[in-house]
Amino acid sequence: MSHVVIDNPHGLDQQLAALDLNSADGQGGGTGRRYIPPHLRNKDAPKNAGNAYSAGRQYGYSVAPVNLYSPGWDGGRSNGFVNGYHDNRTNGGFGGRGPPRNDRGFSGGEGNWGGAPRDAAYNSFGGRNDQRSKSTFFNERGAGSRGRYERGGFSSGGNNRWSEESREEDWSKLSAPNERLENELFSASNTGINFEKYDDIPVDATGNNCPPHIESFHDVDMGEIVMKHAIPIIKSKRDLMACAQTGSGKTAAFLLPVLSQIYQEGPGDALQAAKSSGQDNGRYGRRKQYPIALVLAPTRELALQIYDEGRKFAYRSRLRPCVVYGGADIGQQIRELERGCHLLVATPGRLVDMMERGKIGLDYCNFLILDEADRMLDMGFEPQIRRIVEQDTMPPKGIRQTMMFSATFPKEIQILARDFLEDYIFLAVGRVGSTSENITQKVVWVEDGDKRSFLLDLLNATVIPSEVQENVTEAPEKPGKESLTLVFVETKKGADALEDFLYHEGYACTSIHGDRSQRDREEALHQFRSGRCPILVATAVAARGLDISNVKHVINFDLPSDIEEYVHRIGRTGRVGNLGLATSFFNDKNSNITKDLLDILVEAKQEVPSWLESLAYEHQHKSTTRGRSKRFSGGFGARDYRQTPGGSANSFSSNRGGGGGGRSAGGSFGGNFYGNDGYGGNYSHSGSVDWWGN
DNA sequence: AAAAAAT
Repeated sequence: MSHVVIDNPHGLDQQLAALDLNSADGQGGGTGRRYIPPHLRNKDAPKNAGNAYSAGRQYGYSVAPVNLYSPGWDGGRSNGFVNGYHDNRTNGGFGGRGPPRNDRGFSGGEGNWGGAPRDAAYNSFGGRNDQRSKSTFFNERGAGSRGRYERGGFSSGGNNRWSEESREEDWSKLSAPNERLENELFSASNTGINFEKYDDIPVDATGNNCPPHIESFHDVDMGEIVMKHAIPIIKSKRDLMACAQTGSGKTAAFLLPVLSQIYQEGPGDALQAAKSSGQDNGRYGRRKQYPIALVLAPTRELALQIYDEGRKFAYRSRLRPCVVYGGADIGQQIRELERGCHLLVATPGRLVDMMERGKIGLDYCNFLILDEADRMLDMGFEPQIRRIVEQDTMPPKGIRQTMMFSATFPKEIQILARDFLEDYIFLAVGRVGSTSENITQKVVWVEDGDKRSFLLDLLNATVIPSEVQENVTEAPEKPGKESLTLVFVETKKGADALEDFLYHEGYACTSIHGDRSQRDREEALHQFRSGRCPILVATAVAARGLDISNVKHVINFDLPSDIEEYVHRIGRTGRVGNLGLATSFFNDKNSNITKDLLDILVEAKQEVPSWLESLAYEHQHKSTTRGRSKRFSGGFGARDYRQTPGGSANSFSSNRGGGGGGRSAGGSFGGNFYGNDGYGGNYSHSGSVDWWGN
């Protein structure tokens, strides 16, 4: 089913477009011809993947195979996953040409990796074996391989020599194309970037000798702001702390320059280390892998997403991306690692596990990326992260290149940045902690008992109520393949229940939460992404980082108690410059978020319901007069604020009267979607708001 | 009376 015929290999074009970067920053060679985006090309040019590739080749790029993946993938992920795990079986590894790759990876002197005689220069660890203690190894390596402690320097002397001896080791060379894999990798992609928006977004880059940002992508449709700024910084081998809220194309922003450096410099000592490891142990199944770049991510799905992106950027290169995370068979992941691992994407827990099992060594990890760093700290990963970065064999800061991405920049992140980064550039895209103006945010008053019927109305809505028309950029589109709707609930149980409900109401929907098996989680995401189930009911597991194109509407069926969580959730829409809509159901259970929500709305220049303003004022008033009891600061007197002056255009109270649940029939939406009928009656006052004190 | 993440 994933074998879809591609008539516009857009994703590949994106990758190729990225290659044009080099000319943009002055290093590009090639023919000097400008990359032509798909929509400006001759219509009669055959639009197949092969052609797209030759176009890229024609325009030349020196970044090397930034595309590329190893033509060893069998492209066999027919359903994405087999038995719930990635089916990344290789067929002869890198053997697009030359002899079939030795299935034992690096252990032989033949195959594409081999050919080069084993030289003392590459055996600086020669006497080492895995029996040796870590500390001994750590002490040795400085003397043993001088030169690898140049930033980004893969001990250039050795590397050059390697290249001289074997052209096969030139990582800047492309290997053969593979159409099937191209289709697999590049079939889905983002479209419809709203370029006009980019000029409005404030960007700040501060630090010593900050490299100038890229001025233009020559009109190609990949105008990610973060990329324009982050790529030159990373390519200049600078450490980076990037704060970017939503839709920022972060993954490409770090993968592209990091892989480009790896392609230019080759695998260096990491390759030799892996070979030694293989030789020392001899047997299949005992090799330790030494990734050159490591990406840490908070959730499994995000790790997987980054990995998938990595595969695209590794297309036709010798670089092999791998991913490890919990919930999946570790044996399978180990076998994948043993086939070679140069770019590793991981969740922290599983990576620590892998390190302790001796499957991964970070000794040659010259690039470290922490994605969604604030989220990882929130989730309590700091010990694991410090264990990985500081208490093992990873090169120290200043030697490795480190990039941190975070939506916010609170104290804990600042400390982490201080500890992990050296003389870093601080890049803020959009205002830190704010939301994108691409997203229209609506807050509606909906009692718990009315939420379901209100949701159905929302899903059926096709008209924009006149009183809010000027504020709504687009109507809530009906869920469909091109218009995905993401519904957030607060609890796993709630997710199950709501999915059931929607399913029985006849909606194609699915759900995701942390109690699902990893296989189910991935399958749900796949169904949603592909549009087969255009409605996804989710818990916080899907709130951060996931980049799903075509999410047009985010609905906070339950508002989170934490404003950061809110910001992340709505950030699932309005991505890459697209417009999006976020609707949140608010009632007295949410009074703890009132003030922060108000601030966010004001900051993003959104319409603020007057009742919310009053509520925030009262809440604040109460807090200051009665002291800050975070747990019980809300819940009393809220009713007054829902008695908004009837008919005010600013009133966003639900038009559902006291407990009445009758929804409008079959899409005949009452025309008062963001109704203002005022609050109609009784509500059950539950008193407290935030039981777990967040 | 929560979610997430190694087992």
